[in-house]
Amino acid sequence: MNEIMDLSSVFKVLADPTRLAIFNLLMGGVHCNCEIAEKINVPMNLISHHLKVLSKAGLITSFRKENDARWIYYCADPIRISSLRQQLQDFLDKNRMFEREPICPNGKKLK
Amino acid sequence: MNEIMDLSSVFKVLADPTRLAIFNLLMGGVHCNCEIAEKINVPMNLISHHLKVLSKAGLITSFRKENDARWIYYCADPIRISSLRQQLQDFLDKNRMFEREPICPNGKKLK
DNA sequence: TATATAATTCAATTGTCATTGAATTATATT
DNA sequence: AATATAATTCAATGACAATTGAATTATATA
Repeated sequence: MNEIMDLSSVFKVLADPTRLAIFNLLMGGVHCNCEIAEKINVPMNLISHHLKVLSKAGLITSFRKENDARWIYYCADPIRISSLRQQLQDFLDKNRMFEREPICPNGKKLK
Repeated sequence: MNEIMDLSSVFKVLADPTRLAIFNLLMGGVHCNCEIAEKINVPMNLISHHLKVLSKAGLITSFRKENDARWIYYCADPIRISSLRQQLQDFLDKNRMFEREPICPNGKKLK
């Protein structure tokens, strides 16, 4: 029940094309904001916004560069990703799909 | 590239809580509009709307009842579902996540 | 034909959210 | 201290989409 609501909010986060493109980059490894900006041609402030949304959803993590703390590095959170992956596996499992005789609640009135 | 856009539109379709609840019911087997309405307490015209969106996305199919064609039965499309399931598996595959030295495109300017 | 049921379509409203441009913060270098 | 860079925050705008209520369509029965 509630898990479905969780899923819907994850779907919502990944539903935006720009945000999904960013997340996809981060699935491929660590990136800073401006490298993302160069790759997908989107202004940095907008990327910042999407990174925040992804962070709040727990899909990505961030840390500042050791040498030079002006850079902030982002990457997908492996633990969260694999948990989400399993959730989706279960949600779309064929074994959930039963042969079922549909029952219309108002059907009794007829016949 | 384009596959990601496809994914984002599927996410969009499943991002709405009401719609996801409907889809979840249909994953469990065939339902008519009014049985859905009874189970999730949502007006039928709204359910109709969401069913249409799910249909256009190819996630569900529909057919009229044999005996009484006033009823329209809906269910999740097994082929599409398993294909989507595989797509998500690949998208969230841990093996995609590389150890990677981030390269800031403007980093050359410094040092 | 007239009535009832299941479902859809239509028009209007409302709220959410991506996007934009400007300003601000944090860190580093000279 | 002054300047430059990376990134974020803020305020405003615009567009899309969920929801609602009323009207309409499709099918069945008497």
